[in-house]
Amino acid sequence: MTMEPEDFVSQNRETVSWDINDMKLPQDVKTTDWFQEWPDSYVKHIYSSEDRNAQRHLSSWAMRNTNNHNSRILKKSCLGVVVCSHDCSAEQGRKIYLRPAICDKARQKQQRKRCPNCNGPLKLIPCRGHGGFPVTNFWRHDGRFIFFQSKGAHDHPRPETKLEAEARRSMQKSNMTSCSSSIASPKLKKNSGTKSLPGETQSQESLPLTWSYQEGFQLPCNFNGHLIDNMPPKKSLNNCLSLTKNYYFGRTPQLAEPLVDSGPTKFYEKCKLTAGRISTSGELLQPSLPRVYSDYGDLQKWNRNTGLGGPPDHDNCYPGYPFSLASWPCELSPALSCMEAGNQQLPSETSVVKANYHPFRPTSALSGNDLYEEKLHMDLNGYFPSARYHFPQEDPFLLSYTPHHQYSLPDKGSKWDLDEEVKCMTLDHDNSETFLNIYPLR
DNA sequence: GCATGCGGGTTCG
DNA sequence: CGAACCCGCATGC
Repeated sequence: MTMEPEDFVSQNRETVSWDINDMKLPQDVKTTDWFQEWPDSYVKHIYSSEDRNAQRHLSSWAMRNTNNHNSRILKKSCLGVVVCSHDCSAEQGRKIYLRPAICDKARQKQQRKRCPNCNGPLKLIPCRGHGGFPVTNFWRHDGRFIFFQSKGAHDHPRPETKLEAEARRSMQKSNMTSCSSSIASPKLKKNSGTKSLPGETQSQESLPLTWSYQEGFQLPCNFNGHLIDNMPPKKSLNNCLSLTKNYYFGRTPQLAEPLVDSGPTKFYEKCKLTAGRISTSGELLQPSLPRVYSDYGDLQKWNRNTGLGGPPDHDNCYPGYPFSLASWPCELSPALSCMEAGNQQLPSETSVVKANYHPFRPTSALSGNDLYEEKLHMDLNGYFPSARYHFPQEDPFLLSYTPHHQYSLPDKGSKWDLDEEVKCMTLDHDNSETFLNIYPLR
């Protein structure tokens, strides 16, 4: 299921034909893109105006609104990722990649909290992927489409998804009532000799299940020509892969095609869409392959520009830093993806997927079909380490997704049916593998 | 409480 | 003038 080179060319032609600042954006778009949860580098996408994720300008990167004094184009800039300043490693080299709070106040508060793994101080790695400034994303509603353009390549690991961060809060609340009397901080007992401070153990950032699991970054990536944008436009496949094991490809292949900023915008029609007016029929809900307009050459350029094989400044600070020249164009994460996890259209083709697709299949191309609607439902069902943590040695496709079986975790009510010991174990990532072995037997 | 969007204002190159 | 950023406000969940 790989795209022929000529397909790339034709898509590129279509894609590069516009810039977010253009007075007029193309309206003769034949095919829209699947929603991209982790847009990176200088990419553009055209989404259906009915794509809910696009309507909400979602991204799994922590993007904050940036005032560009242009009401027609929404601009957002990346906040980076919150890491442990001690660069601690959890089991199997897992690193702490928390999602920066979008709200300034909440972010300041967040940085005063402690690493959930070692109780060390947290620090924010700012995004400097766009000429030293944060990567910016631009959204513009125009006609039947939502145009997206990204400028800059993220020079930091992926944070938790929004869904994960929200799930953490939910877990925190549950945890406060369920485990507060029996455990101080399960994480600390093993990974750190430090004692948690009163009041800290209950903070959401101090909960153990908070890091984004990205050791999978370090894969040999030799499918640079067959990356994310070759994903067949099958919703069910996306869903299946997402929900089975979340493999993310951080980069798309790019054809060297310089972006040209066409200057200030003055004549844009604001086409604000109201979320909720969603039809489930129509061509727009059958998006095409995501389009890409630049090439891996840009990545090399990026590497030259930054002077690093990986992201600037972080290699030394973060030995576990997932981006290296060899591995950078792709990355894996089992982290529950924010947009994907909400998608309840569960596939029946799981076995087909297992048989026919490479396990390292990108999943960031998403259907825009109301993916985020059931987020909390999935939060609570999918947040346990047994579901979220991926162990690299296992074949992800040996575990097929079965909505209410193997990957169906206890719901909010039933999960607390576990006895106290098991309950606490689920809160201790060190035991997550044990729990993984236990839980499917239930 | 926090995410999100808007818009006034400031600073800098 | 554009870009980045700060801030307050409003809204919604």
